[in-house]
Amino acid sequence: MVMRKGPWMAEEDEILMDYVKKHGPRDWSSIRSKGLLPRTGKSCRLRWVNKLKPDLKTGCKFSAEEERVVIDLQARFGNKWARIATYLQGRTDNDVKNFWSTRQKRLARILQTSNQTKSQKNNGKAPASRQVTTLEAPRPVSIAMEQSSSSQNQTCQLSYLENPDVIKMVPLPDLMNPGLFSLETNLPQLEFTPTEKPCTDPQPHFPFQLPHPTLDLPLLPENQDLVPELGDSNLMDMFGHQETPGPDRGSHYSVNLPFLGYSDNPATPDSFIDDFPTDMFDYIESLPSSSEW
DNA sequence: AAGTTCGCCAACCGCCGTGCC
DNA sequence: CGGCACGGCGGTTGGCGAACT
Repeated sequence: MVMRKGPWMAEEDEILMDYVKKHGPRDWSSIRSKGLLPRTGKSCRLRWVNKLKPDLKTGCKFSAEEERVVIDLQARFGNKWARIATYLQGRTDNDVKNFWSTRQKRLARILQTSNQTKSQKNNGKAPASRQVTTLEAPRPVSIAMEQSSSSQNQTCQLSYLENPDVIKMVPLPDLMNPGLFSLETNLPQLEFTPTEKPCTDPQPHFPFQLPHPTLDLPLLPENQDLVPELGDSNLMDMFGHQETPGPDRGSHYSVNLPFLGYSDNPATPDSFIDDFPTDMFDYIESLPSSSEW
């Protein structure tokens, strides 16, 4: 039998669905060996997992909450898409991967654009990599946007992965100020109220509610199994767990830079970036080096 | 209106771990 | 114990439609 590749046809899907109904999602290679489909077992499994499995949120963009979860868990687990996907009902590892990939591309494009703009202003004297270096925040932070009609008046919620109880409200233009990343414990604690982007296919449903804008789980590899899995009865207790930050704990986190951060704008999450004032990046180069902070 | 860019998505590829013989 | 098949996973690519120029 000649192996077929490429897009799946409706008839193939039907056969695959029928097979899974009868035999369950296993023994993928026998689909080929029995002559049911001219597809590899791998291909059949992938098709089932990514498209045919029930309860998948197909054709539904990531909600703000889902974005937040992905960002936080990616900072914790790295590119463990399958693991991250277990925290997002109806999402596959491929979904998460694609979401992240698009996000990274967007960031790269934004940085490149800002570099080009800056280089032109400085007659090409500024090194292209400098802004990226400057933007390496000393603390792991998560940014959430407040919706506002004017980008000038927009504010952000800035929280710290190491201490999610501390939340700063920051005017958007100040977002590039590295001083923001210092953790001042005497700041007032603000209540976090997550916004939910409507999604009808199906309704958004998470295996857990986040007690904080950022998950604060122990990051040490030996503690990673403490991360709650679906259906864990101690879910909330475990998420309530906090570990006292060590002196160099920050280096274990990935940094969610402001423009990596998601937007709470339920209509257009990407507008966070798109709404930046065009001269916003100019401020970056005037920042002192990290050793001066 | 045509060309280009971008975002999204589906699917393939290669690597690795595991279980079986 | 080594080879093999298989499944799982992460990285990558290519197609397509929408938005933009």
